[in-house]
Amino acid sequence: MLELSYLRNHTEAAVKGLAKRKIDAAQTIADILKLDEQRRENQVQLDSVLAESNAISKEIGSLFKAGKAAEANDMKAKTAELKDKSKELGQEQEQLKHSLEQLLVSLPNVPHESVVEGAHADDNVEVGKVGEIPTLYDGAVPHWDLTEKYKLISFDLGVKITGAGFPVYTGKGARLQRALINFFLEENQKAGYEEYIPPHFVNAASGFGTGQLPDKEGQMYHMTEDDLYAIPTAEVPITNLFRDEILDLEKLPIKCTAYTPCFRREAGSYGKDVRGLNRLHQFDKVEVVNVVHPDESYKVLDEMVEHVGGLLQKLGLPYRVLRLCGGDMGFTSALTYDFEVWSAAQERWLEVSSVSNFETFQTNRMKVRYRGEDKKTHLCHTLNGSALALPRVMAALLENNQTEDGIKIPEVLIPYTSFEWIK
RNA sequence: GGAGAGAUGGCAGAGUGGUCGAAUGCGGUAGUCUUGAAAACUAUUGAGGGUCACACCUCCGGGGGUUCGAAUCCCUCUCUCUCCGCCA
Repeated sequence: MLELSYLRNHTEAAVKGLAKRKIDAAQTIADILKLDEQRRENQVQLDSVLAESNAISKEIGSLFKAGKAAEANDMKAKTAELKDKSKELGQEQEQLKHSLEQLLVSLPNVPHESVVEGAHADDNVEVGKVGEIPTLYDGAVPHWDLTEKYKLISFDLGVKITGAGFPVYTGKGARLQRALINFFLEENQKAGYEEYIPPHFVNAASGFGTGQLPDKEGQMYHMTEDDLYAIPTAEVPITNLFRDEILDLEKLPIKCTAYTPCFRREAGSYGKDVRGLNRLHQFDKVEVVNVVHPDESYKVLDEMVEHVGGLLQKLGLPYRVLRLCGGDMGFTSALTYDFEVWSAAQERWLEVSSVSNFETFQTNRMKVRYRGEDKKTHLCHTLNGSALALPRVMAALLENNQTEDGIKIPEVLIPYTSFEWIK
């Protein structure tokens, strides 16, 4: 949620920025500012009525105490009118607040100045490319054939017990998955992140806090009986740990990492894009979340990009980094870098990480604040990134490392898998 | 699942209709003292709206009600705790 003060003081910049998302927000922002003005006007009126009625009540109290019951009763009559008035103004106030909130919540974050205008993924800017594109031997096949050949993952069993998009990992497939999770968690810890194991279901307030609600209502699994949502990413429970907190300056930056399964309904779209591990309803991901001082957030974003790149380099996966254009960025983000690994048998890039700075967009909803040098409270900035999402890393790993003799496990993973080959 | 108790500021914990945004203690901050630290003492210390700044307004789990007036009374929801049952 954008800050009202920002929209008030930087109206032009907000409209210009949102245009990069191909959104014409001029009217909405104008409406917001008008509603805000009306709201404040209304509040001034309401406050003065309340102040008057408070004063009368106090007077009645002291009249009773002084034994002047008759006079006190006379004054009671005066309050009736004020009461009606304050009720009316109060309702108006609620109405205005509600309308204002609805409009505010409908606006996505304003992109950072470095973000280019664009509507589609084609407009994303490649900012880096690392690693050699491997050439595979003649009999090389996509990962969905490899997982079957070596009995690593059963998509059929998943369909049987749950449905499409819920794979079952078996044998060395399961062990490789677990090894990757441990590898990522260890690396994140070395980079200063503290590990958490959060709940996998959250309440609606948490869904709202990080911006999944109301924007992406239909994309989450919702348990209506208990009104809980299956988390689409660890970002949701982890960031919400700090909801409604005022943090001491010296506590910042807060760096968290967590492994969780992620649940996404992802309705629509079939075919090769979603084949095998490419897109799932349940998948594993290790996430990193940062809660930082506003002055630090872009420095921290760069560090995160560096860190995620390092993970891929250690795994020996060729990747490229994209700075997303306005239209391809998530609703809540001000600047996002996507990491894509090269899937050698599918011969395509697969997104394995998305690293974003949300600035105050989430903290304004969640009221995550710090106490500044000035002793006042200010909104923190939040950032998060995948480090990393498992399925597509697994897909690329299997495909890129396949040989006639089997699949070679990268050096760095062997301490975690305790096997060197999948044969 | 059954029965009972409770939800107050960073924490603990008073407050049962007006003088309560809320005693007291702890914690935090600033100062005095000290070579420095500790201790002691003094002052200060909730959040939000509003204002140039004051004033003023709102908030004692959420929502609704009674009343001139509610942290305090009533209704309702949510959550927590204790005991019993069940259970990895």
